[in-house]
Amino acid sequence: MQALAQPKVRSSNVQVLPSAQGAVSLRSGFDVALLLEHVPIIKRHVHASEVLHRAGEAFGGLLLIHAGCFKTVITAADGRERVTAFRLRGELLGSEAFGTDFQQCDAIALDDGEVWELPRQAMNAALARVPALAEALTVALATELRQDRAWLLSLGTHNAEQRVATLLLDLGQRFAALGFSRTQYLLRMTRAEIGSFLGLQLETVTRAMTNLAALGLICVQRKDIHILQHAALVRVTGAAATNPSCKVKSLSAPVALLVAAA
Amino acid sequence: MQALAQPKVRSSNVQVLPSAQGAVSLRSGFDVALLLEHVPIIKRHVHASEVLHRAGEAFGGLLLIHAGCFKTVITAADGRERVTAFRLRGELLGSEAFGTDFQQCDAIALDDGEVWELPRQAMNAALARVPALAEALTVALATELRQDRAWLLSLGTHNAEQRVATLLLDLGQRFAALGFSRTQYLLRMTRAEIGSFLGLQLETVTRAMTNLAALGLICVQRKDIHILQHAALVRVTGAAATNPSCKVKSLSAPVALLVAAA
DNA sequence: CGTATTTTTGACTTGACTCAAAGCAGGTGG
DNA sequence: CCACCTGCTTTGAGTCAAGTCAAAAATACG
Repeated sequence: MQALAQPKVRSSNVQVLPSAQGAVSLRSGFDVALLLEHVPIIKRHVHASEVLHRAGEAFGGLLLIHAGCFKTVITAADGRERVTAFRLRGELLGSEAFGTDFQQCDAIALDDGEVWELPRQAMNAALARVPALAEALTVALATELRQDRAWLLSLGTHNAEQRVATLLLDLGQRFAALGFSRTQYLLRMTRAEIGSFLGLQLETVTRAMTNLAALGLICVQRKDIHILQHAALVRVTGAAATNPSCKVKSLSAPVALLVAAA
Repeated sequence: MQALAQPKVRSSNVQVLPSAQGAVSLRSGFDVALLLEHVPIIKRHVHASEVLHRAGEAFGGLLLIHAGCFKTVITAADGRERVTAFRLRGELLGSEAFGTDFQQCDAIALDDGEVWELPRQAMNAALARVPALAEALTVALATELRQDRAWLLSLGTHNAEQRVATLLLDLGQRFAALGFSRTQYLLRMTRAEIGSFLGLQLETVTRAMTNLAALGLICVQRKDIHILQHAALVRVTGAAATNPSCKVKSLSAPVALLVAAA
């Protein structure tokens, strides 16, 4: 991904933060060094809004993100669609296609970036030859499952403000793991894309952000996000309950109370 | 699972329909014959409402469902909880725990049933020794990912009636794959559990079913479900694709042999 | 510099939630 | 065999969070 502090990306060469230059802790848990040993990767630069693949196309292999921010989208036959994930450096694209011959979602760059293609045949051969690699893939898939289900819980039990807060915290945490700031970053996606991911309308996303900002928890200026009160924002998402029997179904007023209790 | 036509299960021995006696296509795509060759399974009978494991407990290995119906539930620190899946014969429990030492969800039997435990150490050894087994596991995990995301799409774009219709069709399809009726079955779960899974309140589930019944699409009497107009019910879920450019959703997982051991 | 896109805000509507209560089956114990 | 729990389901009435529609404001882009 490009330098996060720059509001506008102009250079076409991909830039990697020093802290991420050597060993990268991949969110997917995938061991890149091992991978590079056994699979001939194909590096591919992509520009913002470029489509890496669409659902239904031949599945040519996993993509390991080396730089940039991506969204994955699934579309129903009748046109309903939903963003299923936002993906950053170190994460995989296409893992849900294993066991089929076709891509299962659209993958679209939100940023200029770079992906490392792991050709299907070579990858399969390596997986059969190197058990540690197969296990790493298994772990990566299980991690994706856990993340999906954590979101399922949030989407089913949180209101709009809480969902937005959860996403902002999640992005911050993932940026932090890559050596960027946890509390200040630029959103790569539009309000509509956030809404699609969170199961909300774009206007609701805007209003939720406005409310969180009014509470002094964050500062939002279009794509620029500052998390001002991290702990309080975490509290909004309902973590750390003092009373374990309370159901967190709060709107603005209860959220404000939580903040006041800081 | 017990004989579906019987409203009440009394015998304690697990009964398998003749059509499921020989070859069973596992929804997980998992190759059981291969598994049995390399992993010493432990068969375990369970009774309705029995807890197989809870989140946070030591992860002792996968469970392969041989009979019965199960729910998996995740719980947040503040008590929010959600049913993440309903699982039937041939499906796995615990796959999302790979790469961790702990169970990631509660697994609870909704039925009397039987699970086949695949001890962790033996399973890992077998995965390292038999590449085909590791691949089968990868495919099973990828299949779970696709299913999760298909639900994500439904939950994010469908109203209450459509979600309920989708679940009823999904259960019918899975029962049919096991040799049972696609259009008549008994729900093993309560309205509250359905609601938790679909992101709805239990009253909303009831009302949605009442509405679908009023349209003549289904007949509901408490747990007894009859799908009267299958095609129309499918249409309710929004699948009507007039445009032939519809995308390939998913391929059926490779057929796996299940040797019904004595 | 003009056009397109994205974001924000306001006014209104609505589908699902909440609260409440009644009906129904199953199981238990007398 | 019946009375009585208990848990599950259904239905109704009122409320509210988020959706919808509309328009203006801010920014991006060719």
